Amino acid sequence: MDNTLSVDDVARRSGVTVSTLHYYEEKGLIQSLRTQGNQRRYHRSILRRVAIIRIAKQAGISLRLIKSHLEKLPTREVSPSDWEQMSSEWRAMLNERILSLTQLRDKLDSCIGCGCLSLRDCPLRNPEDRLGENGPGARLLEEDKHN
Amino acid sequence: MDNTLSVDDVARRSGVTVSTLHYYEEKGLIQSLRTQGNQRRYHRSILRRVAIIRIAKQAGISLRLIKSHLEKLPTREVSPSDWEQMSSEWRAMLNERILSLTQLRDKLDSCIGCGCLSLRDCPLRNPEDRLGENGPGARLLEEDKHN
DNA sequence: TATTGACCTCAAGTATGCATGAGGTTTTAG
DNA sequence: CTAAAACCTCATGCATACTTGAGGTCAATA
Repeated sequence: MDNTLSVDDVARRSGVTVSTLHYYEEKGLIQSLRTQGNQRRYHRSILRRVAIIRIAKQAGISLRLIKSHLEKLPTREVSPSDWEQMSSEWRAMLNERILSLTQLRDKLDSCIGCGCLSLRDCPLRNPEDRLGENGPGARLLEEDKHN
Repeated sequence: MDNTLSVDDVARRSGVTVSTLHYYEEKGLIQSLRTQGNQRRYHRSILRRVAIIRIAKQAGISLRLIKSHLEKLPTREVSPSDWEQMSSEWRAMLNERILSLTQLRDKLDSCIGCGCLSLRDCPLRNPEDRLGENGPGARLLEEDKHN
């Protein structure tokens, strides 16, 4: 009624669950106002914000990194130029990831059936360019450790 | 001396830690013989096996799936043709993943700066083709649920 | 033989990204 | 006004992939 959205509204319209919204808020990716009775109310701009978070997640970007990108923005409300900025950064990260996966694939190609796995100089066993070996779980794009 | 390897040997030569080897064994990806004193001893073929596990991990394949692939092999020792088989399957999975990331990137390209994020028909907000939204953590290649 | 380094097991911790449930309050519709 | 639906705050659980530590044993070397 008053132009704000409840958690449930946001959940339905953004396609995430209420618990996810709670989680994002706890992690500082989104914020809410509260009613007298302590219930969350959101500005409509939350929808774009959540959409952006989801897109970044699809690209494999961690919530930590998404958060730090969102924090660099001048305002809470994500403007088109903010979005342009972020999405092009993410595009670059995506590209890197695509590149390293492609390289791995090509190495697989050149090694399939060659038996060289047993040799020291197998490109697949080159420890120089290990991908995604940081921490638990299979990861895509990760923040640099300095954040 | 007796042509078998200790955990430490394997750890150093394969580039993983002892605890990782313990973990892999617990999860059934590798096996060991034991000395009288209950210490692990490995056949040299373990090195190739561990190398393969690592490569698959680089490709983003979960240990569960790697395990199930390894279990399909006729022998404990991975032959070149086994490797050929597995690596081409993984190649295909890698390709799929590369493809979906590429598609996402292209959508990003077409959406950067267009402001369409607020519209219902934005390709980036199309719920049909959400990637990597299964379960916790950012994931790469995942097993199908039937395994 | 004695000591040191390597091993062993098992439990618990770490990080990510939420889901679920308990126990209680607020809103809203009839 | 009252009942039901929606909310709230923790706490705990789940899955992945390991790491770390405690408490104790084994093996190789001086």
